[in-house]
Amino acid sequence: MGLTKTEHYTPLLLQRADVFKALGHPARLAIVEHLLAQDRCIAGDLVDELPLAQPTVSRHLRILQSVGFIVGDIAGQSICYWVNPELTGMLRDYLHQMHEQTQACSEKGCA
Amino acid sequence: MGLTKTEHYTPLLLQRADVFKALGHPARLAIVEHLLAQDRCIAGDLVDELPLAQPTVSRHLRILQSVGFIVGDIAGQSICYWVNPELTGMLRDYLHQMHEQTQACSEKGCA
DNA sequence: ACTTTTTATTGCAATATTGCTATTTAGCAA
DNA sequence: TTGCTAAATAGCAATATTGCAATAAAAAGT
Repeated sequence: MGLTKTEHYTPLLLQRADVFKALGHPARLAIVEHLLAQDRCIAGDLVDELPLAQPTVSRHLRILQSVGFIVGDIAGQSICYWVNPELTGMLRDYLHQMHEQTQACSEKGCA
Repeated sequence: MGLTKTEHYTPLLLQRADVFKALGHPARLAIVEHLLAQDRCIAGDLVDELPLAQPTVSRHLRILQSVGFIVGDIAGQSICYWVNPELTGMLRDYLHQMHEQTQACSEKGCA
């Protein structure tokens, strides 16, 4: 049907899935990497960096913003975006926990 | 157009985006969490755990397998799946690197 | 061979995503 | 006001995703 059944899952799982989904597009991951690579927060230079039209980049930015992975603030007549440390920290901890669980599994000879 | 322009991005970025994308669905993230929570590797009990029909679960498993996040092996007449430690480790390191970069940014007063 | 059990595949309909062009909005400077 | 620049929004066509029922395939036991 093309409609994901969300009511069965916990809000936390849904939130995490949304964050992964936001990072699950090359353009958006490229945006994140570019923001991280720059010292200062970048604005619409991203349009020049990506093979996409300005409105498309704008929508990708909004998707990343909607899950909280990046934050934007007005800087003069352009907009300054940066990656939200809270979210990278959250995901890092989550993956760390996952990885430890896989280690426990392989120690028991599961894999 | 609905067609992602992949030729502009590096293979590594594309691979990572694919992994994130695979985790970016509640059912697939629930599958991963369930596999990690069990001591032993689980098979089609997943169908009972999820609010989805068997063919749908099967496809989600195949998607997770195609990016290497889970591995499956025949165990009698059922199939044993488990999470690939290499992938959790890879993602953990990637997120760790990201997080350190955000710290560097906020130290400079960017955020 | 037949049955049972388990998983995979096929085919379809509904929805979501992605990209574009064209337009609009907002801020700043003459 | 006018003009310029930057970003967002609207509307669209093309493709992708997600779900199901129905069917097929594979393995094990009788």
